[in-house]
Amino acid sequence: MATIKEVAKYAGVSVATVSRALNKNGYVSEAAQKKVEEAIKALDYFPNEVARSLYQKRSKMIGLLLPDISNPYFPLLMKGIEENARENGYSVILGNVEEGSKLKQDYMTLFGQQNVAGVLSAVEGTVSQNHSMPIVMLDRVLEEDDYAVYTNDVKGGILAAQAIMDRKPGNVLIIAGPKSVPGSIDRLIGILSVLNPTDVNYEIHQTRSFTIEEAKETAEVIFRKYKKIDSVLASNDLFALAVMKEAQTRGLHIPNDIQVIGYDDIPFSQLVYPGLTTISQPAFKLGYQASDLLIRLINKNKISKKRIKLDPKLMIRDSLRKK
Amino acid sequence: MATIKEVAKYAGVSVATVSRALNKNGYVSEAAQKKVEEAIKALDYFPNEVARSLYQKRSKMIGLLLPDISNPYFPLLMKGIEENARENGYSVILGNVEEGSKLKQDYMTLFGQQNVAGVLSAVEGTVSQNHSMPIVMLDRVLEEDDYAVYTNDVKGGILAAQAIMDRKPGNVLIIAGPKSVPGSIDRLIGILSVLNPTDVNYEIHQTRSFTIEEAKETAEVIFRKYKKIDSVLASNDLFALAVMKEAQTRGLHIPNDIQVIGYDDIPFSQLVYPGLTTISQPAFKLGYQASDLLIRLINKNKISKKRIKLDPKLMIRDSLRKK
DNA sequence: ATCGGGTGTGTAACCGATTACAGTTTTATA
DNA sequence: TATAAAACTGTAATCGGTTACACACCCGAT
Repeated sequence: MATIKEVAKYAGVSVATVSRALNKNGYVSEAAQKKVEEAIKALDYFPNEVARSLYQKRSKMIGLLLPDISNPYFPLLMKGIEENARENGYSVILGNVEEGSKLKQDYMTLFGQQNVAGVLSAVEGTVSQNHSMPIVMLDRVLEEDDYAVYTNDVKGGILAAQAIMDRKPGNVLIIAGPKSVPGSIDRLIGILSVLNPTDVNYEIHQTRSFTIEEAKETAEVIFRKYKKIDSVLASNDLFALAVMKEAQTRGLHIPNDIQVIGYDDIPFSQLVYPGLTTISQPAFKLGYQASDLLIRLINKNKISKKRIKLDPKLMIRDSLRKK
Repeated sequence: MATIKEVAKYAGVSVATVSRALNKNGYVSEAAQKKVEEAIKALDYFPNEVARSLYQKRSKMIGLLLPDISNPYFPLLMKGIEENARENGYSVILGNVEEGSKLKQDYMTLFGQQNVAGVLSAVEGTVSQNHSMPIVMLDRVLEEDDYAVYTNDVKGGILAAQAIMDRKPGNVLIIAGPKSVPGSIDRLIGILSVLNPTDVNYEIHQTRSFTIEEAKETAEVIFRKYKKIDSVLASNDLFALAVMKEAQTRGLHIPNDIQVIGYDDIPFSQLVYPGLTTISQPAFKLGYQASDLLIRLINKNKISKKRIKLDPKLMIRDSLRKK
C-alpha cells in the first residue's frame, strides 16, 4: 500500500498539499490538485484510516452491541444499520453479547480502545465510559436513555389484543416476554389495557428469554398447564411458531381450535402454514434510523428528535379466526 | 481516556517501560512492573488500539464479507466467527454485500485502509489486493481458493437424495440453487449421482437466488408447472418451507401427498409443522473453524489443513414419509 | 511605492502506541 | 578484583496521516 509520502514525492509536492488536496480543505492550486490526483491514481493510493483515526481521536467505525444475533429479528436490524452506516462512510464493529452477560462492558472498553465514533446498542444497561462517544439505544430502550430508536410497544400490545378481541376469544393465554426486556412490559401493558375492561378470561405465562429453546419448551408446557386455551398472544414470533407447531402436533386446527398472534414479523412468519398473523416491527427501518441518529450525533448535526418511536403494524395472515 | 504518557508520569517511569510492562516483553524490574500496574489501575488505563495498529501496520480486527445477512443461515455462521475471534482478542468488521454486487471490492479496500489482520469471506470471487492480508473463504468456496472452510456439498446432496430414495418416491422435483454458488452445483452432482443409476423420474427446476422472495414465487410456480410431483429436494430450507406452505395451502398432506427435504437446517426447520427433514450444515462450527484458521494464518502458526471440509448430517424430522 | 489580505506551499508538531539503540547498573564468572 | 554478560531504563525514531504556523507570492487599494 502506498503512503501519503510516496504520493507527495511522485506528485512533487509536500504531504501537507496532498492531504489538503485529498480532503479538499485549505488552499490548493489547480495545478497541484491535478498532480496529486494523478499521483493517487498512478500509485493506487488509499489513505490509511488508522492513521487518520489516531490523529482525529475518532475512527470511521461504529460499535454495535446485540443481545443475540441468532434471534432472526436482529439480522434485519443489522442490515438497516449496515446500510445507513455504509452510506455515511462508516463501518460496523460487531459485538454479540449473550443475554445478561458481563461481556457488554468488555465490548464497550474495546470500542473505546478502537476509538469508535459512536455505539448502537440493543443491550439493556449499556453505559458509556467515554463522554465523547455517543450512544444510541435501539429496540430495547429505557426511560433514562437519552437517545433511542424503538417501537411503540404499548401500541403493539394494543394492536395484538384488539386483533384477538375482534375474533371472539374464549380463554386467552398471554405469553409474556422476559421482564428484563423493557419492551415486554410495555406490550403486556398494552395487552392488558385492552383485555381488562372486558370480561374475557385470560392467564399470563411468564418466560425468561426470547430463545428458540425456551420457545419449544414453553409450547409444550402451556398445553399441559393451561387447559382449554383457544387464543394465544405470544411475546414474539418464535414463541408463536412453537405454539402453532405444538398445537398442530396435538391435532388442533389453527385457527379454529386455537388462534395465535405473534410479535416481530420475522421473515419466516410468512413461510409457515397457516401464515402467522403478527405485529410487525419495522426492524430494518429501526436500524437505519438508529444509525442515522447516531451519525448525526457524531457530526453534531441538528437533531429533530432525541427519541424516535416507530409504529408497529398488524400483519394479518391466517393464524387468527375470521372476524 | 488516559494515555501511556500519563501512566508513565504517574508511575514515575518512561513510556518505554510502561509499554514493556504492558506487553511483558523486554526487561522490567519487579518494582517498575508494580508501579506501572498501580498506575494503570489508578488511571483506569487501556491502551489505544488505533495507535498500536498504526505502528504494527495491522489491527486486531478481521473483516467479514457476507452475501446476505438476512438469510438465516448466516447469523449462525457469524456467531461462530464472533465467538472465536473474541476468544482470540479480535473483533469483527461487518460487510454485507448483496449478491453479485460490486460492493465487495469497496469493502476489501476499506478493510485494507483499516489495516485489518485478515478477511473471512463468503462472497465468491473475493480477492486480496494486499498480500499481507490473509483471506479464508467460507461456505462458498472455489477450487482455487487457498484457504477455505466449507461443507461437503456433494455428500450433502447424496444424503438428501438417499433419504428420498429410501422412501419410495414417485416423481421427484429437484430445486437447484443458483449456478453462481459453488455449493449448489456440488449438491446437484451429489443428488444426481444417486438418482441417475435408478429409474426414478425426476425434473430439475433452476433458481437464481436464495432469497425468501424467490422462494415464495418458486413454490407457486412449481405446483403449476410440474404436475404430480410427490417428492421435493429443495436447495435450501427457505425453499423447502415455501414449498411446504404452498402444498398445505393447496390441501396436500405432508408427507403423504408430497414429501420435502431441505438443506441448511436453519433453526426454524424445527418450528414448522411438520418438522422439516433437512441436511444440517454445521454453520456455527464452520464460522468458528474459519476464524480459527484465519487467526492461525495471521499469527503464522502451524496449519494442519489449508482447506477444511466439514460433513453435513441428515436431520430426520417429519416431512418425509416413513421408510 | 506601500500595505494588507487572499492564495499557495512546506516544515514540523502531533495523535498514542512500539521498539531500536544507547547508556547505566547489577550480577555472574574467571 | 577485573570483566563480561545480563538486567534495566530512557530518549528518540517510527507508523501515516492532519493541521498549526511561518513564509512567499500576487493582487488591488491607498
